[in-house]
Amino acid sequence: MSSTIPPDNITKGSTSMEAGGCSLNMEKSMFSFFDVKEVANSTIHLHGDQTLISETSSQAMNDGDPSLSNEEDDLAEDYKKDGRVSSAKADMGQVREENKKLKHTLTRVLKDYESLQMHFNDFFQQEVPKVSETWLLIMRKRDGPKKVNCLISKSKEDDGDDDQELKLGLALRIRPNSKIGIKDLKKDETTKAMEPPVNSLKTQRIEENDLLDQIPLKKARVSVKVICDTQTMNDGCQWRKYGQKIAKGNPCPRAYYRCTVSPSCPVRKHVQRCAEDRSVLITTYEGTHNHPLSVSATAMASTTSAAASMLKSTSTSSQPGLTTTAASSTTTASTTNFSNHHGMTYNPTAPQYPFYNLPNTTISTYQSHPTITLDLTSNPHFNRSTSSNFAMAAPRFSSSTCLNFSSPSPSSSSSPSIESSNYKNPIAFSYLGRQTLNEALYPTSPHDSYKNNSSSASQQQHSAETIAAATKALTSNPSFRSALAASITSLVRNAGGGAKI
DNA sequence: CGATTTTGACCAGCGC
DNA sequence: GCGCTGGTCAAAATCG
Repeated sequence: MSSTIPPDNITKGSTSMEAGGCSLNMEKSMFSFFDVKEVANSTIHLHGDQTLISETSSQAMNDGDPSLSNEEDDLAEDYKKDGRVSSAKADMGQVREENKKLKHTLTRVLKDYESLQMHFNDFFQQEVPKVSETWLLIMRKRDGPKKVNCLISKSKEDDGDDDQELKLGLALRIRPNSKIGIKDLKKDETTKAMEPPVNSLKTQRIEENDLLDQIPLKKARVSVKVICDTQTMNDGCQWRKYGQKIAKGNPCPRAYYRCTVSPSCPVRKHVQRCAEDRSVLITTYEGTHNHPLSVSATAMASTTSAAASMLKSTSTSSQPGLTTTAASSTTTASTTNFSNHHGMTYNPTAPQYPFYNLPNTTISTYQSHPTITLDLTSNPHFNRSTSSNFAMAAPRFSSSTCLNFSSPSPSSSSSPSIESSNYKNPIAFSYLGRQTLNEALYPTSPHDSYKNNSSSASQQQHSAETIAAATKALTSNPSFRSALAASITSLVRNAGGGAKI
């Protein structure tokens, strides 16, 4: 009497695909409950999601009624007689066709996705290698023995790196006769940035401007100023404190950290509170990571790297948007910028480096180190009232996250160490606190509106403008795009391994 | 018990 | 050469 159709006869297996955070889960067993025994007097609907639903259950309707049970038998007989079974089978055939179409669509989507990824990689390789192959910064001391090529680049050795995680940051190239080079070379043994031909370097970089001509040659540094309550800001990397000093002119101690992701990693940072405003934390990065970075750390490294690239620009060309004060060796990227209606400044002369658009970005020399400072502490409201320039907002960072380019973490650690979740969920960048990129793009999305209950409308608008500006700055940055590429690549790898987001 | 932080000592660069 | 300063080392202390 019963003629059960095994699910496998209808649809074989299930399909699951992930692409860019979008999960198409087709695991629903489409017809598993389809049992002819149970379909008496049922109608079958083919829904948009290709799930067949038995609308009524004869069993449920007929409970406790023998006469109905007899009717059921009759109906079942009718099924056979009327050829309804074959009709149902025909329906199933139709659904099978639909299933095929779906699979075809899925294949097409996958192909499109791969094609997009290839396009992205091509684009990324066209953009970033300009940084990689053109050694970004050469600072030479005029007629001195210490000729140092200071490089800010994605190291060439990464090109063959299968895992495609990026190693970005600042690097130092030292000529053999460099006095300071010998020592630093020992320390940077693992930083095997390839040295470009000297001749090409000379032709490329023979015309440095006066400022950097006068800079004795040490590693470039990137300073980030943020308002932060904690000892350090969480930048996605793992650090170990190795020293502390009271620096001259600042009663606040300066803490020295080294990267501990790899024992041989030469990257250092030091953290110090601003003497004038102790809520302001100044973090200075130096060196190049010689190991794969988590996406979150890559984003941070990319950001500092992009900022450091400004040094290249100031050394290789005269930037009308930059002013130089020779006495202080300080350059401020704000002079000729103008604002658009979003409050974002644009410097038409420096489209490739969005940090030019941040007026509170300065280039200076400190202890003979060329240093670029990203000042993220300014309040745009104040700035707008006093000038047309735009500055990035200065949210007071929470105790757990200060400048976090990583995914939001549920934990609330004050440790400088990266939370493990940052490695596990690399898709969502957050910028300026815990805000994800998605939230940045849709700052008033309903799901997080509860967060903003206490915020005024103007604050929200300001926040949206700020985030839009920051997002624009980030997304127009080749380094950011490289980080994004790493994210996507990582996702694709995960998808290949069957991992789910 | 290993990892991390603290802290005084030490070293190198620089100006005088 | 000397003193000052920034930066690093390394042993001891502390933490988890």
